[in-house]
Amino acid sequence: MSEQKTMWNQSKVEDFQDSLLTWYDQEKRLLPWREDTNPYRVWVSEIMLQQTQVATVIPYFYRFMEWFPTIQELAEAPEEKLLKAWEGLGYYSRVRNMQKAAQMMVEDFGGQMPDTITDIMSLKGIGPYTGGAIASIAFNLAEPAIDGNVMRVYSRLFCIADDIAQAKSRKVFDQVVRETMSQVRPGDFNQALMDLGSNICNPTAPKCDECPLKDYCQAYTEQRQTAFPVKTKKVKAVPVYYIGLVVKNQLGDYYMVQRPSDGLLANLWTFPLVEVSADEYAAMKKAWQVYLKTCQIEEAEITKISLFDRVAEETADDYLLEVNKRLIDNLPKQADVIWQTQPAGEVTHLFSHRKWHILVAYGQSIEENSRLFDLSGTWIAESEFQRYPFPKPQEKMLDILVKKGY
DNA sequence: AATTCGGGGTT
DNA sequence: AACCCAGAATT
Repeated sequence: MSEQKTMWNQSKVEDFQDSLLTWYDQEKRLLPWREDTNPYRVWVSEIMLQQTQVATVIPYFYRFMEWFPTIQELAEAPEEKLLKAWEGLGYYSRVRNMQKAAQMMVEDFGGQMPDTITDIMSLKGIGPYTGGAIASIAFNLAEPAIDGNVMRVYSRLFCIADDIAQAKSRKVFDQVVRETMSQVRPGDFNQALMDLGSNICNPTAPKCDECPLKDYCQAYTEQRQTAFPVKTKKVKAVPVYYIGLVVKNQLGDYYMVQRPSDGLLANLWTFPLVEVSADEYAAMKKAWQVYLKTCQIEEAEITKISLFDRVAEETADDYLLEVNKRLIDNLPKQADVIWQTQPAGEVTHLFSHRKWHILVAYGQSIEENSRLFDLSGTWIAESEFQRYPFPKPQEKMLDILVKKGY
């Protein structure tokens, strides 16, 4: 779109910086990673804060620093402990990349965070934003740290109409921020922009009357605050349908599998998930809803667990009403597992690009130890859950069982 | 340049 | 529901 020049003289730039920094000195949020500028703490906080709200990060930050007090200990940590530290935070490759970066620091940088922007940016998982944040906050280098907040603030300050969803727009903002940022207190300047973007210059209802930069803001002057930033919208999440296979054995252990080392929720643990078509899923859910409705009319006659083999052979009409035939047909056949004839519940979970729908099937295994459904899973006792990293959909499936009293 | 990576909060 | 968030790696 447009090449943006600030057209501010040196005096105006300095006044602008003073206004922002003075406001920051008075209003800055007290956050655990702001107690000092230790590069390790700054790094951990910045990785956690990628696409993640401050309030969410705080407890994770404390626990992470407790579990991995030094770069060396992070470099040597077992993966399951890493993932457990990240459980529920999302974007799990962040913590895997952090460990790789920690190992790079041990090997190439004396076990320390390097102190030049080039070396910092060479580390796994550290891109332009995070590199600039670490360089400026931990080492007082005059590097911009351009995230969604900063692009929103600057798009309003200078009425920059470039689409912030486009990668090429980043360099437009990079140039303007470099021209206007404090060379004396770059770390505080960058953090001030973040606090401003979070507390004042927010997306939908900016509090311009409280803003220390309103005298410098072109959008405010023109009363076009909500016209910025310009951002094209995202594509809708693609639906995916599963049956969740929840099997408990005589000891009360659950059968779980570890997800593949690549892709979504890599290496995390869940109940086995069997993908089904949208049509199959709709049929199973429909039969279930009809059943629930019927049960209410008949005052909640609970369907008992039935042997799979027996269910499959059953043909009597009054029995079929209780049996979700499509569900049973889609369940793996194994002689020592008996299944509930209706789903135990439904879980939905929205990711950035996928929407999972899971019908939860509940079964019991007669054998205490056996390999189920030709999957390389593991029987896990509830007392061992703290050792395994679970994603949110897994938590939701477990919640259903707990509420049902299974 | 577009897609793939989670999950929670706000409106 | 749609949108946002202290984004980076991969394709």
